[in-house]
Amino acid sequence: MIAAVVVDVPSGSVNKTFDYKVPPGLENWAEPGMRVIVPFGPRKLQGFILAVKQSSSVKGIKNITEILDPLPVLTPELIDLGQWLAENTLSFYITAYQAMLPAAMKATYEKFFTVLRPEMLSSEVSVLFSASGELSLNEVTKNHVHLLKKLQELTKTGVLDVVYKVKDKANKKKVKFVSLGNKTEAEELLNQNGKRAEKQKAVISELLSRPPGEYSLQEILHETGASLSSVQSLCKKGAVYIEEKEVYRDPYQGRNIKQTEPLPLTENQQNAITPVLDSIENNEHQTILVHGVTGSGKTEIYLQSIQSVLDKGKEAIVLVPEISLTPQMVNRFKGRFGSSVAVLHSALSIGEKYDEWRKILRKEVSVVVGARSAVFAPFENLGIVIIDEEHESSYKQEDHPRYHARDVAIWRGKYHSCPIVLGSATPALETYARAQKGRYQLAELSSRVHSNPMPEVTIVDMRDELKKGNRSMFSNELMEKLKAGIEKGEQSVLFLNRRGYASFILCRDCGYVAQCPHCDISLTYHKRYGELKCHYCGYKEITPSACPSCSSEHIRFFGTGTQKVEEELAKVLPEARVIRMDVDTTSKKGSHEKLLTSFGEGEADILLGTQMIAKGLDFPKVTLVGVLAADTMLHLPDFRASEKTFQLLTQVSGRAGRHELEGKVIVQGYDVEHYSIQLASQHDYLSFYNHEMKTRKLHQYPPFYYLGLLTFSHLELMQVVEASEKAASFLSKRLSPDSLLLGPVTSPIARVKDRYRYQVMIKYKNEPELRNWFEEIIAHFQKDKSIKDLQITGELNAQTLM
DNA sequence: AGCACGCCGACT
DNA sequence: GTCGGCGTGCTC
Repeated sequence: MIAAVVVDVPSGSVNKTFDYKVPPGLENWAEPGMRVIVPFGPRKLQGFILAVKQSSSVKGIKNITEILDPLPVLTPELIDLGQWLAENTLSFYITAYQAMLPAAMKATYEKFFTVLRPEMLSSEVSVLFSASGELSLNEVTKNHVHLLKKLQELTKTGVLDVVYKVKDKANKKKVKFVSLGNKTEAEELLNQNGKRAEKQKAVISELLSRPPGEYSLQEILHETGASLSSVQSLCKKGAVYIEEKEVYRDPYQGRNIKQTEPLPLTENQQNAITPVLDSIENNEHQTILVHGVTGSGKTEIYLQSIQSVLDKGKEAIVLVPEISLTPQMVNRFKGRFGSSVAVLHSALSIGEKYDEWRKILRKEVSVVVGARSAVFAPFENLGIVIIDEEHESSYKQEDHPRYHARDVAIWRGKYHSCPIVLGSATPALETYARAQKGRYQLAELSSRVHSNPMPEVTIVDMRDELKKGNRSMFSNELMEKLKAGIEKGEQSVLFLNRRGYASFILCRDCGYVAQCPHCDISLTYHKRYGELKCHYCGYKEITPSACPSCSSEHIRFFGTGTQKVEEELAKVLPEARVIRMDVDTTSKKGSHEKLLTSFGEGEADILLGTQMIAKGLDFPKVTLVGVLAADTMLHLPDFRASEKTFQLLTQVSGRAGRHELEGKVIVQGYDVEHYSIQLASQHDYLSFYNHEMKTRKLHQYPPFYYLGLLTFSHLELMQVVEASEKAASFLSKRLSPDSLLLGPVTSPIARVKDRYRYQVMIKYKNEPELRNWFEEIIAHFQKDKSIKDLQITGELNAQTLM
């Protein structure tokens, strides 16, 4: 039996399968979708079996070294999907498959020296080899570099050998359990007089007091105050048994989640859910856009659709944006479907993600709630995929494979003949356009549940405030409303739009702005560490006290951060209790949740934060939402700037007045006449859509054209210019007359990590060969020996131009 | 990617 | 003469 294996080398020249013999003992075991270890040249590598067959045209094939999984980790569907994914994102197959699995399953490699002829070793070398008789190369280069040459020599002469080890990052968590053992032994011990072995007695009586069974060792130790050694001696005597068992880490352990029942649907909701239920009932693939205003009860529609899928014995995937994967959101799903829900998001540790994922593989759960990568959940009976806030940019992965979760979901929906539900109050233009064209079904939810009114929005032009002599960052109206809220015991949310408005350092005398020496971007000031940091390459430096350019001391932090707003707020509203949420206050695990819980329990009057508080929050006492800088994003060199502004304002406004109390929103900015701000304040998606579509059509942007993007980067400017010009001329000869070629031009971020970046853009409607041309270009420069170290990435459907 | 093989300059 | 620099090509 022969296995076709893709190996763990992300490189063009090995982006194919290699044939290996399945050793006779493993023939009944090997299956497509399993991870294996195979010899590859002198090394050993992890790989995936993609297919098994009876013969191979390659001669001299080697054996598979080891099979890593008892069951395939990639289903046949995922094997197909991975191929499609790699080809459509111009990624390597191995990269696509690895993206589908939890990081814990990726291999790590280590090289070791082992001793073949110990008698030939000098004592200096011999002492390095521990009892196991091996020594990692890593250890040598770290601590004994001077011996490296000697070791290599010894390898040549056959005294030492080199072995390559493949390890899994996966750690299965083991917990020790104790149970009562030999009863007479135990009783004898208890009957002993005196103070001897007091702790051991305590352990025995604790176990006797409980119903027979196994108990976590940790728990018993905690209850009795005994130490591990006492239990170990009990074990030696045979009075107790200690057993190690594999357990799942449970990130939601000890949490009491109230079970909920399906709510009666409003007429609106009933209309919206009907096409979804029909699609489920008829086993027919449909993509359904549920366009519902904030607070219109989309989640209840999701929950009841899932219920109907589960009733048919099928499984469900729910995608939510990373940032809104809050406990509040998770609880709604756990509350309805209990322990049949697995949760996958980035705040979990590698081990926790691995455990949640294994619950899916072992069919112990039938619902997954997770961020982008959860779209690859290895269900085999998929009945629905729901993408909440489908317009969110976090559904697009920005490194390889550059996939969009929406596209993957639709692929899977076709495969399983099941519905894909896209939910949003502000659908991506592409999505709404498709719904209008009839490629997706459109379900509108135009009013909030219980007919709560949409919050009233007031726009404040900060230029007018300035004219009135108000130089603070809060308008008079916002101040009044904040004060009134505190007096009434209601809560407020203050949202600071920081995108495109990074806090940088500026010299007021000479205009110097601190820049990253490796990237064309200003450094961001982090007050907490007193340092300046580059968001692109991680470069850090100490904040200067004098201007490096003119030595002036008038160099100061510029731009508004949440910290600054908090300080300002303390000055003007000292009585307000404020909770600040931003990357600084939520970096510790669980702190995100803690802050939200205490806000929910009324421990603060104002929740102040960035992007992360814009979505999904649902607090009944929030009646006021203030947006501090609504227009900052509009000036970004991004054709989606208006769309993003509209979406964000709509999302934030939706946090107000979701329950009995009426909501009020105050939007502050300088460029407030802009249609995206005006129309968001009127809750008028359709007008925004029509307006924005005209703009996109005029400028030939999506959804009227797809964006193909080729990005070149190199340490030398000349090289990128030359290469991108060559590529542009190659493409211009081939593109259809309906397509547009733009560039080459410098990328919006012209330099990252010392590398210059140039790009060629293609706007096209139908260009079936574009993928191949991109591949040709990439292959051409890879072969070209006159240009070294040129990096090229190609994207067929770019979401942003950065 | 990483490793070996192999062909040229710098040194004992 | 040998050591080691990195350019080239291969991995079932």
